[in-house]
Amino acid sequence: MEKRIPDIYNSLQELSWQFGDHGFNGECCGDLSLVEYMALKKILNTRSIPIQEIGIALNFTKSGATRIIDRLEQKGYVLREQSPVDGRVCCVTVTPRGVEIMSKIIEKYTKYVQDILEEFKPEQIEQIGNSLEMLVKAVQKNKPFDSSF
Amino acid sequence: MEKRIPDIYNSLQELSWQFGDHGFNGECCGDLSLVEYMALKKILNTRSIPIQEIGIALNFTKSGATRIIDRLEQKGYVLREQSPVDGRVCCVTVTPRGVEIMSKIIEKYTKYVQDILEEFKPEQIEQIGNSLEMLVKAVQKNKPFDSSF
DNA sequence: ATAATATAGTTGACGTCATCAACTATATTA
DNA sequence: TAATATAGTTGATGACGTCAACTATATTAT
Repeated sequence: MEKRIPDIYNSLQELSWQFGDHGFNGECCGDLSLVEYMALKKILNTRSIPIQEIGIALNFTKSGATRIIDRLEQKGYVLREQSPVDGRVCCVTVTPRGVEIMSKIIEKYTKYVQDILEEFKPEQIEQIGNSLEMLVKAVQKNKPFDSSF
Repeated sequence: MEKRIPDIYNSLQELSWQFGDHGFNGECCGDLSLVEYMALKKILNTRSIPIQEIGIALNFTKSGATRIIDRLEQKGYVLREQSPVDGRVCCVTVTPRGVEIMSKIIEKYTKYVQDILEEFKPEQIEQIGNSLEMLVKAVQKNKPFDSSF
């Protein structure tokens, strides 16, 4: 067992808490919850996506996904349209207002990250960027997580 | 604006989602929610802590903290005791069962992180560890996060 | 000493949210 | 064309955190 591993786990957890639902004094993303923000981001990145896909991507049931889209639609950030290809499918797209709120949110967070990293040298920032990239890639390989207890 | 910053933000968010409430198929920590796990960890690290402190540390109201402790107590992982120093204060301590579940959870996650990092070289792991440590320290300096929209 | 105030914690009512199971509507297959 | 499969929605439900009001203990002022 690599000695550094437990430290890495702890750091990851600490950071995740800060960037998760309870960080930033619970003030996540304007009038969006973290979940809504993530859904909106997913929709934006795919341009048009069936509701179920959103649920799968974010680990919600399809009814959960329906409810998330309900909220985003009420707030005016997305639109439902019936798919021209398959009448059962409900393509969700982002409205201009949705695009706008997203860019504002991303701007705030980016600003925050920049403040956080203010005192680091460019090569340190480079190193941090590389490390996080490696981690993300490693995580996306979807190693099984044994959740039995 | 450093060019790397938006990437860093994205990576952080990606990792946070994975390590947050919805990652790992929602299978966080045995019979503990992420919030309960974080509270238990906090209690363990301080040995004995007033309920309100837990709320402050994790960004909950004091009644929210009360409810979290209720759940942990029902599950047998913590105990409430009146403080000998101040009768208003309710010192929370971890039971042996609490210690046990914590070490199991940490073991699982550490194992997971190890699997994730399996293919990296020791110096890469070292670099990742250092980067995360820098990030955690930077975050803990508690820069203000502008949450206005 | 005692009355007034402050603080820690609890509780009932409430709103939010995700899930389950049942349902509708459309598509595919036999 | 009948049977089955799939996408999405909905009502009922349970988990959870907050607010405001409350209890109990401690501190401060007179």
